[in-house]
Amino acid sequence: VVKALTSRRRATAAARHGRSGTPTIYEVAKHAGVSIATVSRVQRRAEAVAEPTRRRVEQAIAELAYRPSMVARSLAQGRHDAIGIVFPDLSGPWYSAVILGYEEASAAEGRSVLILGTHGRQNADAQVVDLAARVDGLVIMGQTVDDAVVADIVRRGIAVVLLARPANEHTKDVDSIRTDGRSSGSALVSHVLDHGHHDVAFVGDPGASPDASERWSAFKREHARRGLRLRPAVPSGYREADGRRVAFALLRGPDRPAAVVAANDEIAMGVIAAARATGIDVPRELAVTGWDDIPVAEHLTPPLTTVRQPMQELGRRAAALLHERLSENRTAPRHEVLPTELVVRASCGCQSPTVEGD
Amino acid sequence: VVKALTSRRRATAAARHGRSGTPTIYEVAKHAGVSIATVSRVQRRAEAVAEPTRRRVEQAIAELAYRPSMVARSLAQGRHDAIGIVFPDLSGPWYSAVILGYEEASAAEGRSVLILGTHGRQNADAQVVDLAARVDGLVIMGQTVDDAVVADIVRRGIAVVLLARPANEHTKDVDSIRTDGRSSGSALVSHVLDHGHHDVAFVGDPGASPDASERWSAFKREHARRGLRLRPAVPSGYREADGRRVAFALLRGPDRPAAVVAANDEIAMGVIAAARATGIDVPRELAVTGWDDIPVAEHLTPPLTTVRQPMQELGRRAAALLHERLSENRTAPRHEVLPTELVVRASCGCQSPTVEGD
DNA sequence: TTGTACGCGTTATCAT
DNA sequence: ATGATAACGCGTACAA
Repeated sequence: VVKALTSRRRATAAARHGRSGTPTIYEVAKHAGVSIATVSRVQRRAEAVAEPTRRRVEQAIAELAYRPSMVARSLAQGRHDAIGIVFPDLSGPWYSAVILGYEEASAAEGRSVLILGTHGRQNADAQVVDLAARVDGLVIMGQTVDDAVVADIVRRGIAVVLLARPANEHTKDVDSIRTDGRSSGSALVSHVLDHGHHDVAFVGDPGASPDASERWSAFKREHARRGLRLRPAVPSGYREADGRRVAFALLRGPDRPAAVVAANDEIAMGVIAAARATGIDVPRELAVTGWDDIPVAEHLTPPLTTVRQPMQELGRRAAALLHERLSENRTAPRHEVLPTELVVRASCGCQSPTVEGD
Repeated sequence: VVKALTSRRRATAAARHGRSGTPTIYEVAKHAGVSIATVSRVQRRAEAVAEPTRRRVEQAIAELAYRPSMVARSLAQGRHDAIGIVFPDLSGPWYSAVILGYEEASAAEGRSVLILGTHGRQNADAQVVDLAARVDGLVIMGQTVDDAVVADIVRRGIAVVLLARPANEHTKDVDSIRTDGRSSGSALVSHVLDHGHHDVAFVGDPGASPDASERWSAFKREHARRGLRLRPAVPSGYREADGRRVAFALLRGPDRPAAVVAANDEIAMGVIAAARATGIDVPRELAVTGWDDIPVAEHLTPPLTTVRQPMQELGRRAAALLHERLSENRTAPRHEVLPTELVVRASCGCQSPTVEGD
């Protein structure tokens, strides 16, 4: 009775797909005159199969244009061979570079990549949890979701890497990767002050992100070290338009600074645009620096002095951390920190561009 | 006997997952004192369930932190609720913008997005076929794979949209989307010639892509229309470094042109950089135009005159075409063409920036 | 309204 | 070396 039931079940499956759609392993087996186990073995090139049998099966696979169902395989194996990445916004050049590095490294390891932009949506948490149900591992960038969601995903056994997100007590057991901008940040601010500018404004919102906060700290630190008067930070969004708007007010105001240290390159672009529109020469009348070294930076006029972030490398290393967890069964949390470097171009007042390591 | 077998099967499944890992629908059912069918109904908010029962199940789901397995669901339903996109290279700003639009529109429809960059790899075909086994639909950009692969994927019942890829007899039944650069291209070349430049060079490789070919055609067409001497195209890769290298030779050569129409913005950037390094003023001594209107274009010095591609919109519309096939059961092939527009800035010699529609 | 049991297409274990 | 079949976790006819 049992045998009869089972073979009837299988028969229907094979028959159904024999007619329409893509062929299943049952069809290939029938076509080659073997069992599905043998087809599976041949298909996975794994176990020992006699040469003549293998050839028969391979021919059947070719004739039927058989492709195994990744879904069925995933269900049987309990894994996806896919990993994901969550970012707040793809429109910035920063994130695309990270994703590129991530995709490249992941594809090389044979893993598919799923992307999800939260775009500051309200249901971002639900979307991220959904994504987590489709992957073996996940990179979460910045402040896209909160710690509770991260913890939930980790509890489900999904490998997680936090990227450019500050560690705290809730996430200290989760892998993380970030850059260290302190040393380069000090170098940048120092460099600006070395130009003799003693009235420098920081444009950006220190409270907006850990990165911005770190940059503002470097700014404060160097001022304190030299005993210089510290101007309060000039709040600004992180986009070019924000920087431009804020800079117009700043440059036309009563207390125009001699230099601007912007929290990122896009803000710096806005400052330069505002200066030009106001008839202020950069860098002669106003030195400007940025942060990140996005691709545009070197093509601006003047070319932007900034701090370079290894964006593609961040993505690549994040993929590598995931790979270690998934394929090499690492369990101890790792926290990687990548160095940044000061890139001196002309917007600070220098003539000849040079690059200094971090 | 049959009943005994079945319940034993189910019991093992539930028991195994009762101990470790994530809970299954069986556990939730047991916890709530209902059958898995009821849990499934509640979970999908679809069919009618008595209110008290629903509450019990929802509580069980919450207590166990149950999340349905997307893989099992996919296998049972025969679909993925995921779509993919294949691009040659993410490093260009062009592709990231398209992908952004695609991701945004897809996420809004509740579909996950898988990305695959072929990077000119040799095994790109295999990777694309692999990706196709994980999605319901797929956008294929440019010349990433050849027609045979596309046909194979379509035959498997995967919805395909070709993006920025010329149609031919093999792919005429496949959805496609592209931009029409003819009219804007003519307008661009016309504009340059109207500036009085009668010795204009086209920098780019017409054979490299359909886009480049279309652009070169516009160049030829306008020259023919005015009966002007046509310079042969100056071959160049599509990257900034390529344009710069080629431009150095061109500008130092014996037959320096009065203007350069570059096949894309990145090449144009290279040309401008080379001109500056050679001491040639742009646009006074050399007019330069680009193509695509990448984000940098307006920030160059001088701001670049170019043809704007609706890149995000391309991605959004591609997602919409897929959605029509998958959710609205459209079967007739659609071929969409999006307009481009001439963007006049200063690099052509104009003073005040304006925008003309296509 | 709720429950039973089959089916989805693989992989993997255990016989043979 | 090969075959039979349990198991993966869900959706859903069909029955009750």
